[in-house]
Amino acid sequence: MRYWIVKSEPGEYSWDDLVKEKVCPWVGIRNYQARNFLSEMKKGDKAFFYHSGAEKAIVGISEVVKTAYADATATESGTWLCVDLKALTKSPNSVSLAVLKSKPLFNNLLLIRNSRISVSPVAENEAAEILRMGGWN
DNA sequence: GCCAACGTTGGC
DNA sequence: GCCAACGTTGGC
Repeated sequence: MRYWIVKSEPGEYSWDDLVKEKVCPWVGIRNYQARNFLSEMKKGDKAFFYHSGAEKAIVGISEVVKTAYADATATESGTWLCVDLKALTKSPNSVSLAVLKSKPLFNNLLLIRNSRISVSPVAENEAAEILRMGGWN
């Protein structure tokens, strides 16, 4: 089981929206690197939910409930992928980007190295620390 | 509002 | 195939 971070502008689609819908096709990824990560996701993988923009924090955790399939919102069929995400729990304490940046452990986190990537992997030890700081333990 | 980083496009 | 120009994203 792997961990990921998915990013969304809360004005576009927020954690609360995912909670409301329970399960959501994570569509609209139009970046090849991100698409490759989508294709690597397995059922049961966990995805931290990050709000970009004003908040800049991890606000919840979701689970991959369906592996990558064709993104129906793409105009060119078959080119882009999406997965289905299910809301699990809101983070008891949101984990801000500033805090992540302040810890050397996260120096290699793709979210930090490339702030524009909308889907990115998280290493085991990084995930453990995020879970701890988020108050999930 | 600005700008850095990145991706894409198009001329050559 | 290279690279300049441009557009977009997202942090500050």
